[in-house]
Amino acid sequence: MEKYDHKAIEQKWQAAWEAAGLYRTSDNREKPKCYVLDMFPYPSGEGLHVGHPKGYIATDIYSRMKTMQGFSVLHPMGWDAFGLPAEQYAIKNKVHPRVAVDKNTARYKEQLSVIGFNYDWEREVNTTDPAFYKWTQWIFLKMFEKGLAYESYEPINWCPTCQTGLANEDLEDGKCERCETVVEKKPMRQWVLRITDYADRMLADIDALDWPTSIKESQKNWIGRSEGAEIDFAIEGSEKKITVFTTRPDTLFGATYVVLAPEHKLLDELKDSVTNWGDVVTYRDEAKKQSEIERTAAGREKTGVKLEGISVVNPANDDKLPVFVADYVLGHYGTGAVMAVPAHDERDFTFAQKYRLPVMQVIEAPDGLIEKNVYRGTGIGNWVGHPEIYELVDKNTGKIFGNLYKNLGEECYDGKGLLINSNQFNGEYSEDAKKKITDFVKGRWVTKYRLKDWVFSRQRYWGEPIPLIHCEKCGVVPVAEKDLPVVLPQVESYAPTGTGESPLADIAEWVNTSCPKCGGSGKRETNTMPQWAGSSWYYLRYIDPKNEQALVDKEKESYWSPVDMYVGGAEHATRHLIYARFYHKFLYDIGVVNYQEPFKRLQNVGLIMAEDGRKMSKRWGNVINPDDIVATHGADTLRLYEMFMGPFGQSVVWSTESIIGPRRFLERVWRLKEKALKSTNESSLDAVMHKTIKKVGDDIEVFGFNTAISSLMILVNEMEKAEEFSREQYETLLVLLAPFAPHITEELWHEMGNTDSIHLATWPVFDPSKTVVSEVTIAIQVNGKVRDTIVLAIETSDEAIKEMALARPAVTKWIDGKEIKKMIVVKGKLLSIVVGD
RNA sequence: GCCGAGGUGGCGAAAUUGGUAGACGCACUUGCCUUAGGAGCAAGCGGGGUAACCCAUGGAGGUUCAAGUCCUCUCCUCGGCACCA
Repeated sequence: MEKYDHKAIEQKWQAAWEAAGLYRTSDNREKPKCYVLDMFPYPSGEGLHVGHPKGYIATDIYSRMKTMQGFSVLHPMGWDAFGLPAEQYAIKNKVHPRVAVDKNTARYKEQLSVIGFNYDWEREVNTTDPAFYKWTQWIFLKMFEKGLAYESYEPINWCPTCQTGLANEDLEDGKCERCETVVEKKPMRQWVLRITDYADRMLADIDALDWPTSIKESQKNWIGRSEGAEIDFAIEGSEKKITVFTTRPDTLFGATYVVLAPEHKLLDELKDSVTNWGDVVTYRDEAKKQSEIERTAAGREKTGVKLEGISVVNPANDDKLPVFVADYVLGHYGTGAVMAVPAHDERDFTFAQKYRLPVMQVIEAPDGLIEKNVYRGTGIGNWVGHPEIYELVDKNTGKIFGNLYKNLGEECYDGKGLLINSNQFNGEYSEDAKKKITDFVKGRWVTKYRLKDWVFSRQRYWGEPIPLIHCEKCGVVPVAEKDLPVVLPQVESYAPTGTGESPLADIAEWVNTSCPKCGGSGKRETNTMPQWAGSSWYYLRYIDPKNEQALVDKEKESYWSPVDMYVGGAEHATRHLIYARFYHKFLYDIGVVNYQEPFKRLQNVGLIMAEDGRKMSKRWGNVINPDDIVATHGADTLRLYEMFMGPFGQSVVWSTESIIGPRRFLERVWRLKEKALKSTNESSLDAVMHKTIKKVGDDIEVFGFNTAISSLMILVNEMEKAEEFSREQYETLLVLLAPFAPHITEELWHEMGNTDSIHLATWPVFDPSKTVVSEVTIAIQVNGKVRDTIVLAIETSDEAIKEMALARPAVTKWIDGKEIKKMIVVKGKLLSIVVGD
C-alpha cells in the first residue's frame, strides 16, 4: 500500500476544487441559509503565523458541515486594509501603501490557500478598493444627512507619535493602542459620529444575542449606562446657572458646595465675577497638563480652588453654597459639574475635610446593621489622614448596605436609608425620594452613558476620504451620491503632517473643487476615516459584492442576513463589535437592512501562544509559520491539531512536539482503507458509529472541536480493534472527518470508488436505535464508594441486580454484619448500597 | 472597588439532569518487531502502599445514598470598567 503523501494529495485536490469551482456560494433559495463569517484580517507585513488560521479553520469546519447538512452556505473572506499599520509599513519600507497592501494581501492569500479553505473567493472584498469604499462613504453621507455626523472642535485624544486624533476605543489605559504613547488632549476640528444616540438600543438588544457572556458584559461596561437627575443651581446675582448631574438627588438637602470640572465652559463666563481669577487660571492650566491616567487615578489627593465671590443657591432649601473648581470632577462625564454631598459621597467627604467644608447628614442607615471594619485609617499621608472604612452589613441576610467612612469625628455613609434634615421629605426612603426631590426642584430625570461620541476623523493619508466639501457660502456640503467614490488621490508624501491636517491638504488640485450646491469654489474635507469604518459594514458587502447600484440588494440581504456565526478575537469586544452594531442599527433605520443586529451568534477564538509562553511575534523570534507546518506535516494535520489543542475559545500554547498525535491519527485512517476494501456487511460497530455521528455533529455545532476529534479517534481505535467492518461504515467515518481534514478524506473517498467530491456528500443521520446496547456495566457502591462492577443484560430487573450484587465477594466484604439501610438503583449506571455500622 | 470568565495528572485536557474522576492526545516506562528509528505493534502510566486498601478536581465548611458538578465562606489567575458623581 502506498504511503500517505500529504503534499501530493493536498496540492492535487486544491487544484481540483479550484478548477471545479467547488466552493462557489450556492444561492439556492429552496434551502435554509447559513452565513458563516470570520473577522477579516489586516494584511500586515509580517505574514500569518499559526495563530491566525485557528479561527478560519473553525469556520471552515462549521461551514463544510452546514453545506453537507443541506444549507446554502455563505463563507467569504476579504481584507481590512486601510489604516495606520499599512501606512506605517509603507513609510518604513518606502513604498506606496497601495503597493504594500497588494503585496501583503497576495502573501496572506497564498498562505491561506495551502491550508485548503472553502472560501468563495469570487466574493472577496477589500476595504481599500474604491468600489468598496464608495459605500463606506455613502454610509457617512447618510449619517451626515440624518444629523449623526457633526463637526466639533472639542479637545480630543491626540497621539503625538501617530500624529492623529483618536477615538476613545483606540486607547488602552490612556495610551495609544497602536504605539503605546501616552495621548494628549488637543482641541482640533474633527468629525464625530453620534454613536451615543444608539447607546440605549445597543444596550437593550444585547441580552438577546447568542454571544459569550464576557463580551456582552464588556460591552455593557463600555456603554456604561447610569440614571440620575440634572439639577440647576442658580448663580447668585446672575442669570447664569450651574447644571449638575447626580445619581443621588435624594441627598440634595445635604449638598454643601458645588464643583466644576477645570474644563467647564462656564468658568470663562464667570471670569469677571471671580475675585481670585488668577488662582483659578493657574489651577486650570495645571490640570490641563495632566494626562488622563494621572488625572483619573483613584485615591489621588484631591485639590481644588474656591471661586471667590461666587455662590449658588441650592434649589431644595435656598441655602447659599460655595463653588469650587477641582480636577476630581471630569469634564467629559455628566454635565462636568457636581453637587457635593460630603456626608454621603466618599470623594466629596475627603475634599470637604481637606478644605474644612461642612458635612451635613441627610440619610440615616437602617437599624440593625453591623459595622464591619474593612480598613483602619493610618492617619499618615496627608494631614487629613485616611478614613476608617466600615461595611454596613445586614445582620440577617449578610447583604452589604453601604460603606461608612469615619475620620476626624465626622462620618460619610454611601448607602440607602431614610431621609433626615430634608424638610417635607424627612422619613422617606432614599430610593423613593430620588424622583420626588428631582420633581420638587424641577430637575430632569436623565440617562447618561460612559460611551462617547465616535471621533471619526484621522489626520492621515491611508483612509477613506470623508466625502464633504467646505464652501464659503454654503458651509459644509455633502458630495453628491453620483460623484462617489471620492477617490483617494496619489500623493508625493503620505507621511503625516502633524499640523492637524492630513497629507491630502497639500494637494491643491484635489482639495480645490466646486461646491455641489452653488457651484462656487469649495475645498474638500481632507481628514480621512478611521480604520474601523470599512469593517463596520463589510459583512453586508459579501452578500452582494459586485452591486454598483446599492450597498446591498434588499432581496439578497433579507435572505442572507444576519450573520449566523461570527468568529474572531475577544479583543474586538469594545471596538469593532460596538461600531458594527451601531452601523447596522443605523442601516436598519434607513431601510438598508432588515434585521436589528448584524451578528446573531459570536464565538471567540482563543490565542495561540508561542512555546515560550509569549505572544507570537517577529519581535521575539518565536513565530511558527503555517507554511512550514503544512510542508512538514500537511494541512490536514495542522487543521486537526489546531482544533484538538484545547477548547476553541481558550488560549493555548503551541507545541510542535504534540502535532504528531493528529498526524498518527490520519495515518491510521489511511491504513484502515485496506480493511475497508475487504468490505463485509458486519455491523457490530453500529453503536459506536452512531454515538460518534451524534457527538461530532453536536460538538461542531457548539464549537467543541477538541471533543469532536477525540470521539473520531475513539471510533478509529474501535475500527482498528474490530475484526471487520463495513465499507459504508468506513465511508461514514470519512464524511465525519471531511470538514476537519478535507484533503485526505477526499483522496480516500475517491479511492473507495466515489466520483463526486466528498464535500458534496450528505451528512450522516444519527439513528438512536442503533446505539441501543444489550449489555451494560453497573457499578456497585457501598456507602458511596465503588466496590465492584458487574456486566449484565440491559433489561435485568432492579431486584435481580440487587441480588447479584449482594452475592459478590467484593461487596459482601463491606456489608457483612451490617444493616442494609437503603439500596438505590440508577438505571444502567449503578447500584448504591447504604449500610449502617 | 464593580462586573464577567476560570482553577482537575508531568503536559493539553474530558466528564448528560449530581451517578464508576482523569475519556482522547502528548510525554514517559517496559516488551515485541526491526540493520536502524523521531516508524509500527502490545502493555503500563494521578499520588501513597508489596498488597488489602487509603488519599485526590485551589482551600474550608454544608446538602445528599452519591458532589469536579448544588449551597455558604475563602484564596489565586485572567478579561472589562473605574475619582463616571
